[in-house]
Amino acid sequence: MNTPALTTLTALPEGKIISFESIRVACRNCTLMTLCLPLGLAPEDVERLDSIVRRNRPLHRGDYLFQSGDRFRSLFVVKTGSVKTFAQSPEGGEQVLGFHLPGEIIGLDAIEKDAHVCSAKVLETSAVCELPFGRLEELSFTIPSLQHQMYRLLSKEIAHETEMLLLLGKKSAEDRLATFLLSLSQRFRKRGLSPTDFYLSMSRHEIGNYLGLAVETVSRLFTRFHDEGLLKVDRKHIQLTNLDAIEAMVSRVPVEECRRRMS
Amino acid sequence: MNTPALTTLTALPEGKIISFESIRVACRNCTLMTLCLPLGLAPEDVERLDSIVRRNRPLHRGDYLFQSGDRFRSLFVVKTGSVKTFAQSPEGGEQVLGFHLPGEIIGLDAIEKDAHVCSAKVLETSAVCELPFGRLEELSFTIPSLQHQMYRLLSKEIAHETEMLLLLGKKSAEDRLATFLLSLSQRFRKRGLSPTDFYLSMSRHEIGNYLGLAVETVSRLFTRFHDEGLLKVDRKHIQLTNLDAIEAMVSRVPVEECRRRMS
DNA sequence: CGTACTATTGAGCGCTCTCAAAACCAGTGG
DNA sequence: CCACTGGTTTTGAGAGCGCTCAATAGTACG
Repeated sequence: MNTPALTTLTALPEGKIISFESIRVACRNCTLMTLCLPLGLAPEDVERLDSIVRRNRPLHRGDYLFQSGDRFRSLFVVKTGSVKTFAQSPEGGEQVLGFHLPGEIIGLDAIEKDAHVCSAKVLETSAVCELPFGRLEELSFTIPSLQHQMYRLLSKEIAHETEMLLLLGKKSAEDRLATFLLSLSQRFRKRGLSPTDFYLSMSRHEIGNYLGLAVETVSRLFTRFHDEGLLKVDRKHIQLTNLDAIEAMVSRVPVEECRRRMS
Repeated sequence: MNTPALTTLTALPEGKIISFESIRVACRNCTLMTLCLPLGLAPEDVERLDSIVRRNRPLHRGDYLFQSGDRFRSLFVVKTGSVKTFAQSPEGGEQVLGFHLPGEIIGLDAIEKDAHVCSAKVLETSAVCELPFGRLEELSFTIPSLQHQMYRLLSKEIAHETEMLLLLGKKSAEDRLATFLLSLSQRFRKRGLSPTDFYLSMSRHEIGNYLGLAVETVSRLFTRFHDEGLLKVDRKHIQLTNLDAIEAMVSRVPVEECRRRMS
């Protein structure tokens, strides 16, 4: 059975009223279940998993899902909208750790210490589901395939961070922004949205912070990409007019390191 | 009951013969069990966990634990020596993802795809235990606290990568090397080894690759740190003579971002 | 004792940051 | 309607950090 296509996601101007029905439906389509369904999770088990999900009322720009140091109780799944996670240094400096789009899970890094090690802030009017981790753990102890999916989920997060590590360690500013845009594009596509036409819910400053670049550099790169015909940009509205070129830019291997060998 | 102190670890000149007895003993002290013991894993469960651990014969410099693309079968725990993990681009370029010391687990990023997404190469004569993941999963389905520890282990890895992300995104070359040295120092201390006097099993090239720096920069930084009295360095032998200064360097917040605020 | 590799050191350049200012936008109140 | 204010984004000019290129020194190994 196909889940109904989601109708309201990030790519919408703010202020749109999100119906509770659409949230309820969307909740059934969360990452966890998407992973479980094709892998032999029995329908009744899906029900059990579904039953522990809490649907919270819509959150608004600036609301916190949790803050660093909070006791860890639940994982969160973005249903519509977008959320950023970030670490704070005592002096008030921020490091953006990620932008989370519909279907993505937040809070996996809090399990070990049983406390949140970063904060999560809503970027635009968003719907978020809560998965009480204690109950999820109990459930995963009853359902083998759920346990397996949990392992996979955590593992996937590790592999993903590894890619980011590579990005920040090796790539140029240009490559970083291209990778960022491509990542957004692919994630939108996965959720049935346009991979070439979307709105950014985060500021240039936040993008720069995330990518380890200065705001000015991000701005200049948008301008350059625009001039090179890679995309059209109007404030937060982005249209990728040459996706292939962006993909080529990302997959291109930096020239260095090609000659040298390592022991 | 205390586990016997490990006698042979990385900080030893190569060529030393590692007795099988010491490996067997060391194996009981693996991260997983260290995590489980204080948290109420019953002795008989420890036995069961211990029973699935495979002790392989010592590996030598250049040996692979696995290569990118290999079918995922087992996690690996370094018992003595050290292992590096790295991703390979088709053209032969490498990105070092981590250096793994005794007690540390390798392969967590392979669960999702059921295939290894990076390669693991032994840096010096090392002993490594193998944890067949299928059996571990079965066992964790029987032992609730083991399942919980597995979740914690995976979560910890995510939190750790997050820190690396911050390192590569925000910090200067100087900070990166200082953080690297401090990390090694703390990990050695945790295993009962000198936190201020150790040997590096990896080359400058590999350090640079890991930290996103050129070899030359790493070399220059070692020289500078030496001149500033932070450490003594003789080839691969490092003595941290001013650990406090290094810690101060790492915890120091970059000046930028202190004035500006983010929305 | 050469050969190959690793590490160090120096010189110069380029990318990205910093600093500074202007343009643009949204909301508020006169 | 417009001025005012606080914010974000853009654009420009200059400087510095870390990279590249290149040469030398030191080390391991056959």
